[in-house]
Amino acid sequence: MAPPLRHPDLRHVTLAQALAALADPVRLDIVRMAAKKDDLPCNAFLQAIPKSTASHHWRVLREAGLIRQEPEGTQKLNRLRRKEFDKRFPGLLDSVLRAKR
Amino acid sequence: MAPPLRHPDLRHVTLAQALAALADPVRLDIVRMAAKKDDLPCNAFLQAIPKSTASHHWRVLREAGLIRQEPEGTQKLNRLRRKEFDKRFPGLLDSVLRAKR
DNA sequence: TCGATTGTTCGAATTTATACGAACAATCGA
DNA sequence: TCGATTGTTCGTATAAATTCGAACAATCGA
Repeated sequence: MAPPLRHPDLRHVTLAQALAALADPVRLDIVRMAAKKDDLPCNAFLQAIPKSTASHHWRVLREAGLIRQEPEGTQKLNRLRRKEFDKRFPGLLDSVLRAKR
Repeated sequence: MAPPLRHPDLRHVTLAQALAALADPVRLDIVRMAAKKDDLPCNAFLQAIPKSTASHHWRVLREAGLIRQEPEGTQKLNRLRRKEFDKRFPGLLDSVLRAKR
């Protein structure tokens, strides 16, 4: 896990990219979980999807500036980049988290 | 233009579907225009995209419950379903329209 | 050092979205 | 009725997203 993780500056994330990252049922579930609980490992879902798929979705969220991944031993702990995302897209995450599916 | 247009009940539109409809630069432009001005015809864009493409994007927005299309002579006039959409997804459209690209 | 744990990367298959020309349909005005 | 206007539908081509197994990499504890 040598290469440093790329956490984009939110200024470089477009609205379309942010919406696309959120426009997936699996990723919505991840975001909802991450909103409830910090420091989720990437395998928080592995009863449902294979790990290569999970890894893909975490990456999409990371590249859209929605989550920050911090290495912690053999895992990576994930947390929403709430403040930064809210500053870039005010109200968006709130409305997504408030919406019923 | 005989077949009646399908305007879904917002209760049947999922969050993922709504987000996917919005997660496209062309459709974001359309939604922004429609938010500024009611009764846009479908060809409001035709300097930029061919009409079959425009028709496609209007349909995606319609099926996501974002716009209502009303036949008016040879054209179809489009308007945002603001109230209904806001009720189903409170704050979502506001945040999208407020965001800079 | 060995094995277990955690997650990434690669490659490929499948699915889905986008784009657009051509033909068609509906309406209106002359 | 004819032609112009407006938009849909169809077919197809291209691009992008999703999925997943297999192999690999990094860390930790025994």
